[in-house]
Amino acid sequence: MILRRDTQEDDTVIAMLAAAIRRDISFGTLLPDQKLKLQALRTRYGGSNHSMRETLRLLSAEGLVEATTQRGFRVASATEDDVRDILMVRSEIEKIAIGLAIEAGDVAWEGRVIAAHHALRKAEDGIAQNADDLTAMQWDEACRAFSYSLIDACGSPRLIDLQRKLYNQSRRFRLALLREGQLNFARRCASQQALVDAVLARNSEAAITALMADIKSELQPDI
Amino acid sequence: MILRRDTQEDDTVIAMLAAAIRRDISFGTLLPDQKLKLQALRTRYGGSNHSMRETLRLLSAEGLVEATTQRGFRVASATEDDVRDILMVRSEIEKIAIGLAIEAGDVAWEGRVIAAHHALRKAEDGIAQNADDLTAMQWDEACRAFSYSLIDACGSPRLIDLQRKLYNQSRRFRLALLREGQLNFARRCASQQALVDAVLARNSEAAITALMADIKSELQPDI
DNA sequence: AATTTGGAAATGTTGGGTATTTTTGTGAAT
DNA sequence: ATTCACAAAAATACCCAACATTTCCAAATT
Repeated sequence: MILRRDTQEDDTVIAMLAAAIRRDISFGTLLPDQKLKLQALRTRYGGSNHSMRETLRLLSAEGLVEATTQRGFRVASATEDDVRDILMVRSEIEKIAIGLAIEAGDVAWEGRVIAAHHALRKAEDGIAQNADDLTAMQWDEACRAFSYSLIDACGSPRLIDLQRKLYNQSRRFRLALLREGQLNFARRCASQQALVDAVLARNSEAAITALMADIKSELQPDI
Repeated sequence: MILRRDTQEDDTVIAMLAAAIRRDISFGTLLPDQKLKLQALRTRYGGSNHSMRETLRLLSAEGLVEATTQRGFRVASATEDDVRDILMVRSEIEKIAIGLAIEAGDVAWEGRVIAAHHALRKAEDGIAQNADDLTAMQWDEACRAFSYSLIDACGSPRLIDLQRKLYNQSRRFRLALLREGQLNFARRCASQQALVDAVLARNSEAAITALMADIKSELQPDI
């Protein structure tokens, strides 16, 4: 009998490297505008010259790192303009996608939204008690899963792909606010509840309003 | 005195490779779902194993080729669903961008739009007479420049980037319609004129209507 | 029908060579 | 003494070639 690896989470080397660097950029281990020297990255994350370049090329296409010819790669900058731009585009994409999902989604989709929301509430309870790195990562993952579930049923693979990329770009800012304790959980909880209610009521307008409130809570710390 | 190279068009190898493959996919030399074997690509376009992989990784992020783990790359498929999806997302992106451009654009922007429209009209006159490859490429470039000029002043680098990628994905279909003689130039000309008029009148609503008509002419051959 | 097997192709590594950027160092001029 | 220009040098990115490993596919065998 032959046993095959059943984990299958990260198949290729560059997928692993990309995941690691993506995480470190999001959590602030790699700072904005920081120069990404290939040699240093290789000693830190492993992989060959080749694999690392391909990984950075991939992340560059995702918007997390910037590539300039003959001058290598560096972490994407994060000025206030960048934050506004990213969240603006992400807002518009999610508006469209959630409208389509509300039209096309079935009962199973409603179930996925409810489940993801439940998990998110649990994770926020957890992070309220102790905010170590592990719970922060779990909370981050719950946020991602909830956000993804909302547009899961929109039926457009390209909208989903765009949402994923823009979400990854905006992760940094949300996690930075978390570290600074500037995140208004009460407001987020309310808008997320309103979001779920609007989805279940199939009310596009209310869903978009709640979505805007939710995203805006990642931009402005208060009021 | 030191002279530096002033051309600087395509510096790196992978930029040149990407441009060549992009063009060949758009013009149908490389067909949808066609398997892209590294060896064959290298003998055809040059470059090393390494550079070719990095190029395909880049194009994969642009949506022109699809990458599957352990099974290499292939040209992105082009089913009817894909066409609809791409044009739908592109429509939504351009709607948002042109709205912002009409708000933020200055007189210089109006000038760029008029200039690009003028060049497009000239190019369409040229392609009406003889449709060899060179005039087709010039027409294609004029279309791109016009489309780009419309959202030039939107002020969002990410929206511009998305538009560029989606436009590149939809180029194939427009050029395929051109080859089949299914492109309704009269209708396109009318919608483009309406687009310019709406821009000059700063009428967002009319601009979006005209934009939808223009994009729809790339989807349905007639009616 | 299920398994073995062999080749094709993708993936990954190592090493080396070239060109460009960036830094460092030196000397002259203010 | 400080500053500026310019050149040497180190660092780094970019590219290529050859090799090893893994995986996939399909024909051949049992």
